[in-house]
Amino acid sequence: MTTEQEFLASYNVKDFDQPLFSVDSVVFRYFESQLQVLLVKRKGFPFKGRHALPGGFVDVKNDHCLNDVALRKVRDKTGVEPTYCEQLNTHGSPDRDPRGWSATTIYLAFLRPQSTLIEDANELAIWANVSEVDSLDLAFDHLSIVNEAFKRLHDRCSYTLIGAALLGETFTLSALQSLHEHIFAHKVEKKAFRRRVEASGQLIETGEYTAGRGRPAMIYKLCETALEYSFVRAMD
Amino acid sequence: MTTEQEFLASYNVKDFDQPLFSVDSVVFRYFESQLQVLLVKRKGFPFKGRHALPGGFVDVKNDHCLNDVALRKVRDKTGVEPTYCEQLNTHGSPDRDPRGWSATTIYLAFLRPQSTLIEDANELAIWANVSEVDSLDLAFDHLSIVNEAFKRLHDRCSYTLIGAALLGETFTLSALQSLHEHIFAHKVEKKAFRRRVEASGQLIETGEYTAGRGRPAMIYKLCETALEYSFVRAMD
DNA sequence: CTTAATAGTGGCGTTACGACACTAAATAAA
DNA sequence: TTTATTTAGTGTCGTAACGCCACTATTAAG
Repeated sequence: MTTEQEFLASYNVKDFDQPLFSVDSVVFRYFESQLQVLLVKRKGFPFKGRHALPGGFVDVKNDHCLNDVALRKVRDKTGVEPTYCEQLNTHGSPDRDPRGWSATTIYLAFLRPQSTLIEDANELAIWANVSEVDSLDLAFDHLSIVNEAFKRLHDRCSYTLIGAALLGETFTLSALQSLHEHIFAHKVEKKAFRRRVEASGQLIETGEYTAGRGRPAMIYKLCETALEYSFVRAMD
Repeated sequence: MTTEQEFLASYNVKDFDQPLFSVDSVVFRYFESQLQVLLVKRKGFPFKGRHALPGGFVDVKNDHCLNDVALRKVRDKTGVEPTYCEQLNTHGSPDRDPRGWSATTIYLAFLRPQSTLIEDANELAIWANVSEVDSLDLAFDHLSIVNEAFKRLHDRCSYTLIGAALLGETFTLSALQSLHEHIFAHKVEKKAFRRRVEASGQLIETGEYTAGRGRPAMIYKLCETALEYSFVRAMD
């Protein structure tokens, strides 16, 4: 074997023991003051009938990157693109899947509050309150993965504005503050929060106001660069 | 097929098209005022003879997690455990490896300045200056991965003390400051740097002092929790 | 017209950083 | 033996951004 051509011609992936490799997503939405996570009820083995994160194997014919795999699966369940998506990490071990050594790359993604699920999907998809996933007996190591994803969300919210991607396209500062209070599990000081957000320069006043009980609130939207913005100092 | 046992008994990973999966590491050391990265000269195809990151495939018989894979490979080249190790991210695409769709999980690891390489390893290992890797024509997408790893190092150094894991077990504040200046590619204000490090409470005076030209410097070491510490505010 | 609810501001004290001049302690040179 | 040079380390003032909390503003409900 002297040339790379010869090597590649005779190379067969299946001559070697390789782990299973999948891509799964932790998709959050913030609906009616609850942080929820997208789960699917598994139709096949292993863990048949148990709830799990949406995800699956790479389609080596069509997927061009790991992001593609994650988005394809989320699109299958919801019909829409996430408002935010980042790679979280990758877990591998011989025990996490009964089929053998397996590795899975996890994505963290957000959908808007009013996102609905596609009814006729193969697997039944549900929104579960994050506060209640512990009691759902998730498949694989998906419970600890949801917890890691929440921790990442918490961390990111303390020095970025990505939490806003969990709100509607437009939102009020009070709504953004409430979201942060929910994620941090404690109150945030109003003036300090507004000063900080204002100083970032990442929010645009729409000129519209809310109506209803109490003083109308200015409605804002994110500017283009908002999801890449980092504060120099962390909250929380 | 009605039970999970039956399913697993008849399941064969090789019945499906799976990507190749590997684990590679970007291992840095800070030697003689140069940040260097560990590379190996590839002995086999593909990219035979080119330089690449140390890494390889999961040993499904012996590895218990992805960390194990990364550390095993680094140990093969250096004989020692890194002073710091974290998972960076995972890249996958149909193009990055001529053998087919492949995914690789990248680890970021540090070794001490005086770390040596094991001579009789299968593949020749070298330390390359990070400032010069561009000219080395690295295999796969490893050049962009080295750049990502450096960016992560840069980011982490701006709000943690992990840079200290690139120094000897003991070090002076001036040495730590110089390291940061090298990574940030600009001067750091001495007083501000010392105040910050001092306030973290993560450094311990050894009571020893350096000798040589100029005033002797206090020698410090990291406390146990130092590598997990995060500053509330970022530098740089 | 008053009250409750929600939105938004003023202002003071504190923390941590930037800048920069200063002191301290060693060796090297005169 | 004195002076210069080098490196380590401190004092202090100004500033940016946060914590805190009292205050004003604007709406709907009673």
